[in-house]
Amino acid sequence: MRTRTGPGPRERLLEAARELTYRQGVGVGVDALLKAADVARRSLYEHFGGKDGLIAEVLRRSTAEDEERYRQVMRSAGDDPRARLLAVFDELAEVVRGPDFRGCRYLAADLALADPGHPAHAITRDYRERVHRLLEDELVRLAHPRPAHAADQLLLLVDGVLAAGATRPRTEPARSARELAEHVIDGGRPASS
Amino acid sequence: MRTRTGPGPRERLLEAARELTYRQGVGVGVDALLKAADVARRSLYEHFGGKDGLIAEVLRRSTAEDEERYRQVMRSAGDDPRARLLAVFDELAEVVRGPDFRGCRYLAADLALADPGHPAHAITRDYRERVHRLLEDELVRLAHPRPAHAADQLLLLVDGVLAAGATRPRTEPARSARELAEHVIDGGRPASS
DNA sequence: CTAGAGATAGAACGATCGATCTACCCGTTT
DNA sequence: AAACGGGTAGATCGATCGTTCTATCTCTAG
Repeated sequence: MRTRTGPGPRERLLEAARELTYRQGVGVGVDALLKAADVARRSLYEHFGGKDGLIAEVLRRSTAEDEERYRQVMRSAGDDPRARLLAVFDELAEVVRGPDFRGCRYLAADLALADPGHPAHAITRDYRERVHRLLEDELVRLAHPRPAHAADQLLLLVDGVLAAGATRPRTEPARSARELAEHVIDGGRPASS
Repeated sequence: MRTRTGPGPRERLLEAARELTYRQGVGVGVDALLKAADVARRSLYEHFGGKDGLIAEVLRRSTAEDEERYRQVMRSAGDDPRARLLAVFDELAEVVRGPDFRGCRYLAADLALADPGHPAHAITRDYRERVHRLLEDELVRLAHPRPAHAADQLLLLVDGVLAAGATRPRTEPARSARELAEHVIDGGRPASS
């Protein structure tokens, strides 16, 4: 009947790992994860095969959620591609302002996992490509002369916001980036509006 | 007489730690550091008090060297502040292109060291302030209307280059950032030249 | 009722962590 | 010659690492 009262061990583990790997980094110990999730040791290895598998699944889920959040933010911004792109930076401003913000978890994972063969790297790479496409699609709709290049620049601004937001929070990096994003979106020429 | 043939244990440790903490992250084991430096275990604790002390000293040295490198690059670029600022991004292009580039070691250290009281954080924070001043001074010389804010933006672009360079190396982030840097330097208006 | 799947608790594995310690070697300085 | 400081080598400490294991419990399906 599956009439469980709450989320099962798998979900509890994923949620605890999502939280702890962000706050403490992917170097968190297995014991801390098990304790936070209130889950038996064995369950971790049954469901994910090991710590690396759990980390990979956490990143997979998180990228899917973040991509969907980007889409939602752009959807809420209306039809104008310019407004939709700028809305991304408005959302970033709120993310960075958040009291629990500790930088980009994907960049942190990439920097922390020295082994280039770790499954986490493939996941973060795919995520960046998906976001790049998301941005590029809007730029194409804007008839931007160099949509791919402009998407690279916007992604660079996003990375800059997340990095500066973690290291120099008082400088309001999202606001700074938004100004530059306008310049990128307008293709170096003044806005049409 | 101090007629030693090569660098002593202290220097060897610092050099090995500089290399290994960059390639492997600050999570490298003490044993790996000692083996790479070919130094006795005791020497580490005599000179630096422990692993954290060694890491802090590595960062201290590295920030001093990097700041000096920024100054040198700007010095070589002549007297025009605009050219001096853009030279920074040309230098970044070469850094990112380097085969051993693995991202910004200071951001990596900040993200990896969850404890906000770790001495490394104070060192990286001071470094960013020094670089900010370096950039701001040039913008003041340019009579930029908002030198502090523009320096924030340039620093955001630098962070973006180092992040994107580590995660999307094929996109030539330094070139993308240089274009935006020109826009920042020119204060939103076209270049005077 | 019973067999089996899923979860829990916890011992235990070998490996590694950072740190402390003893013992010895060597060059310098009294 | 003797004392000493800096360096090396290596054992050892308790703690923690990720992983595997046995044993028990609790459901649910047949």
